[in-house]
Amino acid sequence: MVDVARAAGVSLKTVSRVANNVPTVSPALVERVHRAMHELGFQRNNAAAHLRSGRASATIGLIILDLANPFYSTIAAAAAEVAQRHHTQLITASSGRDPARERELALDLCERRVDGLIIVPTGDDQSYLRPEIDRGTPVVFVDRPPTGLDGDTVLIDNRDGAREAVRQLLVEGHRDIGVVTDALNTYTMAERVAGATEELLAAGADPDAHRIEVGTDDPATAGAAVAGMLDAPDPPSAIFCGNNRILTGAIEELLRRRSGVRLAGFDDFEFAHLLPYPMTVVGYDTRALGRLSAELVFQRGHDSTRALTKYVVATYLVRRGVDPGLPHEREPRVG
Amino acid sequence: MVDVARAAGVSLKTVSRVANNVPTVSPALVERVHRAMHELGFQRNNAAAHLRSGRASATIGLIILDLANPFYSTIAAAAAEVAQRHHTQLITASSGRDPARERELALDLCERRVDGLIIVPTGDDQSYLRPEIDRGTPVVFVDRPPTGLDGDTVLIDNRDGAREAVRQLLVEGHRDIGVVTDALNTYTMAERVAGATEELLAAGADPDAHRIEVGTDDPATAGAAVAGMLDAPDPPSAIFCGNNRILTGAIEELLRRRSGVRLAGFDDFEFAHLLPYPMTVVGYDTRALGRLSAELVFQRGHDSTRALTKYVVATYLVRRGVDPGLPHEREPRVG
DNA sequence: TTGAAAGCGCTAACAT
DNA sequence: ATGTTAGCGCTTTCAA
Repeated sequence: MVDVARAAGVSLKTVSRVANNVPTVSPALVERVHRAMHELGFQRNNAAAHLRSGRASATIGLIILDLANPFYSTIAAAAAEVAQRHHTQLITASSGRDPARERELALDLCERRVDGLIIVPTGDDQSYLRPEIDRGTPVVFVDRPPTGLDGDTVLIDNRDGAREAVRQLLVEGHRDIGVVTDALNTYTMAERVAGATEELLAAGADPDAHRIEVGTDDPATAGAAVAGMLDAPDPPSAIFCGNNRILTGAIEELLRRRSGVRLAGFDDFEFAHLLPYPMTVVGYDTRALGRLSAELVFQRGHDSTRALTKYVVATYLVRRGVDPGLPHEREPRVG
Repeated sequence: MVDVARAAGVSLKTVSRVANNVPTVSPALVERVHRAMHELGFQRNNAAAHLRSGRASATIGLIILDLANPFYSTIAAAAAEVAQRHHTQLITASSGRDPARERELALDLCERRVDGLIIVPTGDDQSYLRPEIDRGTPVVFVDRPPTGLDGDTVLIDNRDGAREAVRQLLVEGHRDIGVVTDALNTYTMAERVAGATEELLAAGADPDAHRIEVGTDDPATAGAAVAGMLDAPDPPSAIFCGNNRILTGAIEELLRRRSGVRLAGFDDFEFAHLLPYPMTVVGYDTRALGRLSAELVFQRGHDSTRALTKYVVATYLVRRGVDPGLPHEREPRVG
């Protein structure tokens, strides 16, 4: 900036004013300064600019589990859109489900003086964020609630979605309903199983008769679990899958054995309507998760005193899949 | 930091050393400083730290078209992984296919002093990056080559992939082959059509007999285009689709009319193996695009004199889809 | 409307 | 091993 000032024959401060579009600079000088900037290839240093003024960095951070997963990348895209409206950049980082890395990333982003933080918590203790929150950094938790401290949170109505899906199976007459899930030590999966269990109990069915915790969301492993379930003495006539990857594993297995077992699952997804197996899935507005989280960050940035907010995104049931001519919707065994 | 120094009864510089893990500080002082840091809730300011030292910002930027698109989010995830290995954060921003926004984002990121930039160019002129490159910022273009200046580039072998796919259809005896594409003013689509055209010409077939530029990648619109193609006087016996969204649109239409037209398309995708229509798709390593781009950024960061690098990621053919019992692989009309 | 001086929070260079 | 001083590139006083 000093060089530009010298080249333009003005003071450093005038250059600063021009760089910040301060209106009280004479057009002639503005012109001269612009020319000098161009010639020298001047580029203002953002960090230095923010240093003295203590202004915000115009950056918010997002820590998700895995950017390659469409669920999380959709959240990121929606959050980025809100950020853009606030003239803010979004830094997205993946924790890879590693609590230590989640913490590292969060603290690194705070050191970069982000104006806010959105986190999908993976560890079982977010209390390390206490100092940051006290310092005034807005922190919002999305998809899973925090542990060890309280904070603004945006969740899916996992429990109710699972209840609805299972109720649908019950309404259709099914009583022997399998429940296949990923590891239950994650909040979302635990909630979904809780919802399914509640509904089964309410209907007088045994919620544990056909329950498998696959412990991974690998479709092949889930498919194998489904195979085992169907080969057992009293196989279920319908299966509820805890997420879409388990659901596709189940579909593969059911197609393989040309089974007509009724299928339901959590998560809607692209191409679900094209899969050759009819099913009922629990849909929800994934973008809303990212949008609401980002909006909360900016709201709290403006008013740090407001009460804690908890959003719960609603779910709905959708019929998906096409019938490839298998004996679907077979009569459930009543009783 | 001054406060910490006072609280610990040491000089500012000692605090700085402790913050940077400089080994030549006596354990007793380290302990005292750490305690003071904790009590005051001290947090070092990253920007200020980098300011004087002129060190890198440990950040690289990635500008893609749309984070919600799995293709781009996969690139982002792979790039982020490489960045992490270099103790660097990745800022991902979506241009939304808007050239003006691409430029804005790129310059904003440069102002933030990113250590490198990866761009999926959407505009037809990237010469605005000249000053940045001259200043020493490594810039890598991915998925599409830059226009208006030269630079390190990572591309998919679009042309060859399309050739292979069409050749497969030709080998199977098809001569009347439809080509359905998105807008041809994007590099990738133009290359794919060029490849298809080359192969059709080489086989003595008319490359323009059944060609439709849908001009969007909306599946429904693509499906309608396919419908029109099949309702024409001399319908093709096989169709090559320029990308996976057009391909799924075609599948929906073909399923609807229980047509057995042979299908091939560019892009492999999740669940393709489960779709109820047999097809041949052009696969490639999407993660490699992100990985190679990021690696190029860091390589050029270390050695700005190396010659321009152009990587071309290979493609391969895969059979996807399941047969729902339609009259597929019907005998093509020979001649 | 323009400019000079001080200082943001930290690190580099040079003492001690 | 520790402290002192200058200064990164900019913005904010405050003065002209």
